[in-house]
Amino acid sequence: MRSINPKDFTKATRGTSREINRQIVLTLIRTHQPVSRADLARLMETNRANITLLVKELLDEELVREGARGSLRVPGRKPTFLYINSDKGVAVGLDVRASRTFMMITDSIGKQIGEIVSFPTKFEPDEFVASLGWQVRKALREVGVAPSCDGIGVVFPGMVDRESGIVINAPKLGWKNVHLIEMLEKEFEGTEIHLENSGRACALSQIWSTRGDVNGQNDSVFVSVSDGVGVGVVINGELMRGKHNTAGEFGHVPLSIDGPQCSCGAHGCWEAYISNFATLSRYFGRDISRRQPETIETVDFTIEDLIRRARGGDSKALTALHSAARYLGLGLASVINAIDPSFIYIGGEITEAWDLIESQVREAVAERTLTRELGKTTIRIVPAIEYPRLRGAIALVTAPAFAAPKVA
Amino acid sequence: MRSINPKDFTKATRGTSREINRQIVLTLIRTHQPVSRADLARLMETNRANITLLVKELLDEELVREGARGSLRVPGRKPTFLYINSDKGVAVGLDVRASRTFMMITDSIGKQIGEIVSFPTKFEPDEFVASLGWQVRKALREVGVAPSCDGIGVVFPGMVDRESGIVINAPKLGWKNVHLIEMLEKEFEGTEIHLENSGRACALSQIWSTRGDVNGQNDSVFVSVSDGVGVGVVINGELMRGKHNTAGEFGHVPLSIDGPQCSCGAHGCWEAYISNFATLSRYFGRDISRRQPETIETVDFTIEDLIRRARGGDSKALTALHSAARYLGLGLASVINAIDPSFIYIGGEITEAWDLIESQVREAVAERTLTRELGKTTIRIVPAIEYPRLRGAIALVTAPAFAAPKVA
DNA sequence: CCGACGTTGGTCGAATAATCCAACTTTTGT
DNA sequence: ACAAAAGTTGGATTATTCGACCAACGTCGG
Repeated sequence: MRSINPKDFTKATRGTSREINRQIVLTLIRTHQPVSRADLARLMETNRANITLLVKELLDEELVREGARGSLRVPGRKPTFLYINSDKGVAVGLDVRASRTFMMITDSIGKQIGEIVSFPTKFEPDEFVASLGWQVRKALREVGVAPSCDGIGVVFPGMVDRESGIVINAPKLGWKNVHLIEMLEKEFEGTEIHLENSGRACALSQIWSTRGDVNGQNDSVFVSVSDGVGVGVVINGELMRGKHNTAGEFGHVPLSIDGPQCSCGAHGCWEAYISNFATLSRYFGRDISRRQPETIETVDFTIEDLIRRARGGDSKALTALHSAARYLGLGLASVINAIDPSFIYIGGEITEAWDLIESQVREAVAERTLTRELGKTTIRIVPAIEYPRLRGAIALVTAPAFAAPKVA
Repeated sequence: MRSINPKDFTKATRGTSREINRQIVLTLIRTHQPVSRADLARLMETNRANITLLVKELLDEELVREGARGSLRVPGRKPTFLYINSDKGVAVGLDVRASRTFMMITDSIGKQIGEIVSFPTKFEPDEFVASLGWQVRKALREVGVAPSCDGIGVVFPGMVDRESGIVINAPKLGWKNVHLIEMLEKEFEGTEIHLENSGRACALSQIWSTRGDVNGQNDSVFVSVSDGVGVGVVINGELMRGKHNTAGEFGHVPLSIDGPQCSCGAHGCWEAYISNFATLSRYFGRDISRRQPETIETVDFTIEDLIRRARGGDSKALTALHSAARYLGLGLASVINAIDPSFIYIGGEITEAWDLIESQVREAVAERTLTRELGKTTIRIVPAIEYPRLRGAIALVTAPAFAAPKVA
């Protein structure tokens, strides 16, 4: 039950009904392809005539293409399958991380083209933009589709305001109030640039995933545990962005207000307990969270090494992981109590040790959630191989074409 | 940018456009009345002809009525003012609290009829339902509108699942898994019963308020500080309800996981720091949070007494309030970091001391919010005299008629 | 005082465009 | 040959949209 904002609403015009049904058809083709007109009519519980007209419009716009005829076991005319016409579009996704920047190129529905490449991240904004320009152009030449692309999605580790395009604070790169979009728009003249925070981008990757088993479409939360803790919240199929485009910072909700100091300056944030640094610090029994950003990623011992040692029988390593697991679960309980999502997705390096830590996480979740039902909230691991950040970056570019129209 | 859920969507039919515009017209009449057709056409940026047709439909359905002609300063035909036809509907709102239950009767747009009455809350479910039945019928007879009403909204202090109608846990009444709606539906045969948690009901009262200065329509949070801490979150003009209808329990997000024990069983919840009991406990220097529910409300010393003493110069009382203020602010910072709302509304007895505590609250908020902008998030006090819980109960009944249609 | 005039509110009717329904053609296995 | 399924076509209905029209009312010049 949504209220209509009397100061900001969208009235229905003659074309509104068609626009709605058009987007539904597009969505159904995207998620069910290959699919025939008759299938669409059944899925939408409408008659085939209407589908014919809607599809005709989409074919004219070259958003959809007809493919091979399908085959039926039963007598009757064979269906003509419909596909999203993905040849036309090219999207670039960039995942900026403290050490390296990763890049993926896809077609207009997010199907990967070529290999994922990576290159060192420059810390100086001007150099950063120039290197991005060079790398993106090179990659586009190599996949041989076009010298340009439909849009570039950039996922940034830190607080960003995607509307103004300003990086508010990225401690890992040492950036504050950098007007990144303006710079990138100058570098890639005429190309749309989208900027998003890493936690929210990961959530986007689940909303717009076409994998059948992914159901992040209604209410879900993505928790990305890495150098920091990024959280993206999906409510009603829409990413929660907030007034200042900074919603979702559950990483800085405290476990204990006088706990260890966090990179944000406050004490006892969830992030200060479960970030990779925090876990490594506990293993080494000393505080490494105060290192300078430049040296953080060059530390020779990573969380992956820790997991390897734990698997190898290092009981101290296992204890450090279990400790992180407990704090992870306690924080997840807060997220669950606050949002009550249908799914929680967890990404980050620590998920590689999920078999070692799952029971500790679930136990801590059950301990602090308010009801038994909440304690049983589905938790799914998103492995690094699925590149949720890059997929989210791509979604920034490709998703708008499939989004529901704003109405009422 | 919302994604369309391919497993659960609503296609546009012939009537969809009209339905959308109809609800917009209704909303505009509700919020702008008295208003003329020409005004509506200007507000909706459409032509007057369309408004005429839409209004004609609403007049036929007797949802809207024409009133006196307005007067203009300028030459020209006088407008005929339109009003929501509120004579027809009667809504009952019930605010169940540990000590007493409050009742308000309104017309179909939430305008109060008669006086607000209260009666003691029965703790035994069967007696509770019977007493509600008696009191509601008596009150309806007294206001003399009708023996029945359109619907009854019940706000309950505890966890409720409004869909199944079950009170999951209400520690203050000692209820667990009581199928309240079923019992009430038997008592008020044929009348719609709506059940909601108190924090979320307060948020509803702001969404559906017609006061011009209330802008809770998009993203806002209502924090109700009383015996417990109830929180309602509004995202995109819609109350966040969650998978199990328990979303918004920020009251049990911890400030310190090894802090004082909370009524929920866990340690260090926000509620355990800022509930009225917690504040009184700090004043008396002892733990009164473990009292049995039956005796809690019969304690002779209330938070209002504490505020009176603080105003009277009792420095220990002021210190207790300031301490509560600081914890309130620290928790609000978490809410702001997580949700990034446009507004935060605060209700509850402690708001009567807002002049004494505001600076401490704001300081604590600024201390833990991630950006300067977040630290400046608007905080508004909702005084008890506005009866947000009762207004929320009423909204449960009256709002559906004005809600945006579900589309796409 | 009074009627022409301009302005505003509200309505009517034709044009356009959407869904909806039924009938139709095309294709294909049996 | 026939039935069944896919896809198309055209008429019915119903929505917004636009222009023109009528009604009501203050102003102003005589």
